[in-house]
Amino acid sequence: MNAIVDCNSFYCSCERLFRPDLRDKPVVVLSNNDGCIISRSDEARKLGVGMGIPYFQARQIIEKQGISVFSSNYHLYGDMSWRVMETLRSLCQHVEVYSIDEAFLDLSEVPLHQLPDHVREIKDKVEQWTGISVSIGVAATKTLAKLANRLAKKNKKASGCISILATEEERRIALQRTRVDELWGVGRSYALKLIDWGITSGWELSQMPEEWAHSNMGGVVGVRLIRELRGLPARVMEEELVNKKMIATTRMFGRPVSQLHELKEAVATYISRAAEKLRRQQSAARTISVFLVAKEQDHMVNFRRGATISSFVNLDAATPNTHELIKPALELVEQLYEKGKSYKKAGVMLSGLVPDASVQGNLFVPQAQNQRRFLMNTIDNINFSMRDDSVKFGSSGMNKDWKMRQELRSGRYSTRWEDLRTVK
DNA sequence: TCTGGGGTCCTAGGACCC
DNA sequence: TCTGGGGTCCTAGGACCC
Repeated sequence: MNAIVDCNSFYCSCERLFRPDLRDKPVVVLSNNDGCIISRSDEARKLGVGMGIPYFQARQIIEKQGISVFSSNYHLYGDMSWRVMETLRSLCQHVEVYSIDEAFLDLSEVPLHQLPDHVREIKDKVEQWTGISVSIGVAATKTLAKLANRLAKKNKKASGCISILATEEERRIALQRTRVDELWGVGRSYALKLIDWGITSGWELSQMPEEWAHSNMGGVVGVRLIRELRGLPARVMEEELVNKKMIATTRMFGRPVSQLHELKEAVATYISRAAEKLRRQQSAARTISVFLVAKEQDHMVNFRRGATISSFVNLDAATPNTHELIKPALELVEQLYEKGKSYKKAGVMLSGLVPDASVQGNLFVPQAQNQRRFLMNTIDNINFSMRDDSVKFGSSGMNKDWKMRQELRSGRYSTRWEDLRTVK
């Protein structure tokens, strides 16, 4: 059996941990740039705050109802996530960290009759040791476990935030009660197609032939989905950490940006950030892509599909060094930039990643860059142990006037000494 | 006025090779 | 009018996830 452990309203729960006065009170957390609502407590949901909606649209109801609002504080969430995952690892041998607030567990060694007690114990321990409450869904496959978890969350009181689909009967009833658009692996566009074809429940989808899924739902992806719904595992546990194949850093600007030098500052800053991620996994990158998103005149139409222009360059040899990445990236900015236009977003992507240790030599590139590697490590260590960006490259700018808004961020309670909470 | 950021996998189709 | 067959590699784009 597979279990999925999912932290309840994770970001809100993290904020509340350090603000006990907000327990049982409505809370929401905003995305970067204070743009959208990306986490909301049950109380906020009951007051009618939608998930994923723009902050400015929810603002009225938020102010009227006195809902507490936080900008996102990823230092805090990342650290709390780590604590939750370490707790799970101490309770279960096979853990796959799936996202910042979710993990799959392999419980196949637990006898069926012991499952309810076992799962309850996991839930209680996590809450006791980290202060974060979780929901747990258990079933024969990952997809069904996600479904079980969904059902557990739907009615927390009755389920105690735990749902186990152990028998065929339970699987069938659960699938019959679930609409296709609520299934893990069915997004908007497949949901529309399925409903068009008259397939509305998870149960109906699970009855479709695999060949049909192959030709109508993205080939092997659809086949796997159907198998999983039938209780045949098609998604295995992936426990070991795998290196990223692509690393991106992209941000909206706090205000429209039209000056070339500001765009360059932003891109240099993003490259620095991406290169840190690159070195953390001991990789080097050979391909750099840069993209700019222009601020559209008519922001009502398709704001997400704003005119994006992008370009990329392949280096002669892969590198993990910030300055070697910044220079070509800035040349790309110059190519892409159009005078007079204003931009709302920029981003960089590093790909063609290879292990740093085995970077292929190239006759035409000077070797002996060990000193630079050492310098990069030093800078990373300083930035990690002190405030962000204590040491940085001049090209990333000093003022950063264009930086995203984050007006309502809480303290970094668990990762910064100076933000440590005091208890009377 | 104000709409996030970062990933993965898969397929189709073109270029190229023998 | 006729116009092989098969394989690999790469890229763009679609779909999905949290």
